[in-house]
Amino acid sequence: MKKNCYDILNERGFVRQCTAEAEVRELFAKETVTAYIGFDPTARSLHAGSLVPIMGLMHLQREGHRPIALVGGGTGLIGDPSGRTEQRQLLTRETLRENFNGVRSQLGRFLGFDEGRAVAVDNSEWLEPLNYVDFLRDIGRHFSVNRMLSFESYRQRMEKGLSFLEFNYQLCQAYDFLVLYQRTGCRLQMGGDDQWGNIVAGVDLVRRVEGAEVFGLTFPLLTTATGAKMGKTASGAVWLDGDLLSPYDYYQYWVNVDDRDVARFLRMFTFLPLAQIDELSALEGAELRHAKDILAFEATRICHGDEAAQTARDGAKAAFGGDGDLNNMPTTSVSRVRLAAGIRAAELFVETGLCRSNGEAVKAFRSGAGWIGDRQLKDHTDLVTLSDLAGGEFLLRMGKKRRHRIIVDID
RNA sequence: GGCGGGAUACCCGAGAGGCCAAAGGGAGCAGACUGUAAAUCUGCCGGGCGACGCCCUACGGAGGUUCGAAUCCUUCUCCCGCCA
Repeated sequence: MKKNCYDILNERGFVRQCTAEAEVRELFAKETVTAYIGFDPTARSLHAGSLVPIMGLMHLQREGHRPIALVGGGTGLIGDPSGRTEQRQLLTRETLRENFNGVRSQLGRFLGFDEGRAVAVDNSEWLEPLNYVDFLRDIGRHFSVNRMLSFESYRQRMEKGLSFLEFNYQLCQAYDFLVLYQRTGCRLQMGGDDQWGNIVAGVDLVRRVEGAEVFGLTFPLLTTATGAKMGKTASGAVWLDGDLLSPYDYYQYWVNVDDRDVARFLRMFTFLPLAQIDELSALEGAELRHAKDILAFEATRICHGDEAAQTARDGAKAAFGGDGDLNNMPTTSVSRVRLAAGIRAAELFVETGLCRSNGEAVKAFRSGAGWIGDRQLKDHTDLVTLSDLAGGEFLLRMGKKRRHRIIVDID
């Protein structure tokens, strides 16, 4: 017998809160469920923080249900105050347009909109034409301000101030649910736990307007074992867009996760069977690195495809383990002439992206983080020359984790 | 509407005219130890620069006083108390 989709989500750690657990299970058991999650087009690309909802939708799709990814072009004009202590910076329509396109096509890589198995919608389609007075009379009358203010998401903002604009965000999101219910029969909204208030508001609205029962489910807000938010590193967000963050670096992000996060991440960010995950998670000490390798490979595969994942893994092996193909690790070529003249080390580190600026290189070298092959750099003016070459190339190392290969152009 | 308190870097939070790019903690980065992990100890920690110095930007916003302002004054915005 087929496993219930709710149970799958639950055992993989996706369920934080659910408006009606038993009913949702029943729903999944008896019909093809249309469910939606909203994504904010606040940037051109999503980052690892959005992976939880994305995986949530993918699970639904794999079980034969129909996911809707709502990219909030309309609500993006307002800005969700949930979990924020400051007002969000308002985005222009043009920016939102660009971001929408980026996010949409990105989600398509995970969900495959072209096959009609999943749908992407933009709520500006129905939010923008709204008539204010009509909206207040039809939708606004169902909302109790007293109740809204009691929500945790608003309470935080009661201290710093909350504009009327933002206060309306919840109405818009609730209205989204109503529209999707009416148009597509969408019965379930999912989202991060910070969305609980907005989701419940939607569930209420559909009941009041349509007398229908719809459901809400939230995912836990993931933090790493050290308490940091998912998807952030020193060099910025862990983008899902390969142009913003290469598959190699994406792979590295997962290889470097904390031991304590491995089991949880395997469950949430791969589709491996739980039995296999249990085996991998049982590994101890250095052996656990094997589990991280699989985590990184699977995660990269889901995001960037099979081929890119293979290449990234191979490049990582070349850079750290030895037996991979050096051509698959990040490589930059410099001309022989330039090298003969001597290149300042800092310059080379900046050029390869190992350091963001000269100043960063100075600090890094001072603390002993910079290496060329086996030579430790002391000063940013240290020169890199032909004598550093070994077989026409050499390796730059920035700390323990970042490596970059330099090859020489013959001409 | 009145009175009082407050806003400091990624976050928390000291500083009350020059010694302030601003104590301390957290986060982050790096070194040592390891396993590309954690914990621990140590260093760095606004940004830029051919760099023991120089140049930008910053103590809520805008002005002012002063040789000199995160610090004093005026005003605006927003928070928090108390009174109406």
